[in-house]
Amino acid sequence: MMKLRIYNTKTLKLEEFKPIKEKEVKMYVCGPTVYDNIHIGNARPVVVFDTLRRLLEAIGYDVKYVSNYTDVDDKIIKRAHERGIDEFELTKEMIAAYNDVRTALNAKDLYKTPKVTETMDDIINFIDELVMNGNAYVKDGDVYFRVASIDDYGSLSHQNLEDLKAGARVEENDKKESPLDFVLWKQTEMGIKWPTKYSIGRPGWHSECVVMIKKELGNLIDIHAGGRDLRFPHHENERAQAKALYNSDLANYWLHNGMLTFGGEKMSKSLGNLVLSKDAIEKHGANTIRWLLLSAQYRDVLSYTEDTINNAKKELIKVINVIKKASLILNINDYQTDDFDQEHYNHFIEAMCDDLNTPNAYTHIFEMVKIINQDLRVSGVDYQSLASHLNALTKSLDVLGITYEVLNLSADDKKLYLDWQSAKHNKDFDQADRLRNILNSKGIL
RNA sequence: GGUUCCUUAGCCAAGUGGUAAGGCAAUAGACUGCAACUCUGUGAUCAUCAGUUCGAAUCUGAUAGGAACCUCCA
Repeated sequence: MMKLRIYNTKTLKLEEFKPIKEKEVKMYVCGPTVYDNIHIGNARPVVVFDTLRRLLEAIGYDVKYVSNYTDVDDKIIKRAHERGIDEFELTKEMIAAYNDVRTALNAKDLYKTPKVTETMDDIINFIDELVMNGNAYVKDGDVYFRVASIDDYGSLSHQNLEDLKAGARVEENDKKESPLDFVLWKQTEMGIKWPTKYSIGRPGWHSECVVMIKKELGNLIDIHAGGRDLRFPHHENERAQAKALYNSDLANYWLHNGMLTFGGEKMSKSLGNLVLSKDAIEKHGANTIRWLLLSAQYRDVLSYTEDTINNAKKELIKVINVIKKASLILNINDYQTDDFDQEHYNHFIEAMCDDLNTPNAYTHIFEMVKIINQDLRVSGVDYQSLASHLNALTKSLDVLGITYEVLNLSADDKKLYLDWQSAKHNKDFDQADRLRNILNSKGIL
């Protein structure tokens, strides 16, 4: 099995990936709060971590990938109220919209997709345990996590308590023992709510993920991933709870994708500088968006501009073209094989295994593209060589989740193609152009 | 103010101590009935300054510029 090296935010180092259980990887990625359509920035973790999953599978792991839907949140209540619809109606609509985007982007199906509303009993029990353990306290119907109850708060996001306190805003009427403490349960009047011994209310945001991870995957998983902006406080707080209750880091590897910028700033709903995923997909094609989102190393900032989109578009066309041309020639000559060029495929996988170095992986894709084009230029085409290079290319694209079309011509189509060739040969250019138009319209050329 | 990270050719982007991958654009050729595609060649000393070293884009320090986060929330 090829060795994978990944950058662990917990240690700030590149590490060799070692799963808890041989051949199996348990991973969890924080999912969306389903109150609105997701923008392209939100689509980055979808694509990046789906690609990681594909890579893990390609090198022989069985992957259990869980991602949640946060369907309880103030924003949901607010939005539902604004639109005059039920909260469930809103979240149902947005979950469907989110999955449409996932599907379009060719993200593979998830192992489990828990919802907060369906995990509430576990969340409440979890909070109870924290209170009983002394890791949380009740104040006027709210429950807070007692950060001081664990000894290494801040170790995931690499901040010390003093600095955090210095940066913390002091709120008026603060009920918290320490400004670092965070809400686990919040009393509320508005919107969907649940009764507990503390109050009628809703859970805080940071508990749900820990509980869902525990429920679906266990106390300790291999990979926990999400956007870089989740590192603190969300992931720090998740880890704090796991540490408190079962002395676990929650995950062995913490991965964070870089932000997507638009106009020089992080694309975000609050700034309003956003492009919805569905709109971008409609305009540029899902394949282009996926290619673009993988064109930079996942930890780096990626800027979404006219130039980067066009660049992605052109690169992709080049790749798609060569697959079409090669599969056409193989079709016409009835050549088929499952052999693939191991060497180039391995180069590709090696780049991917280097902390998902997709830019380098792209280099190997272009190398394969060039070789295939060279294969096609010679007068006596070596079909064996062509086919094995083509198979290595398509196998690599499968890992990236890039879709392509391998031609499978009917007898009529083959005849059409051969007729076009002979028309050209006979210098009957009117006929040749006519046939070429037909072949073009059928998507064969 | 604190933490983490970034700064490489017009643009995107590799590189983690030994004399700068790849793609786009540009340009010169080749292939071609035309068009598209394609192939070949051509470009940077790595934000600035100082240091460590036989040797640095790569290590250290400082400076400049930029990003994310710093607790009710993606």
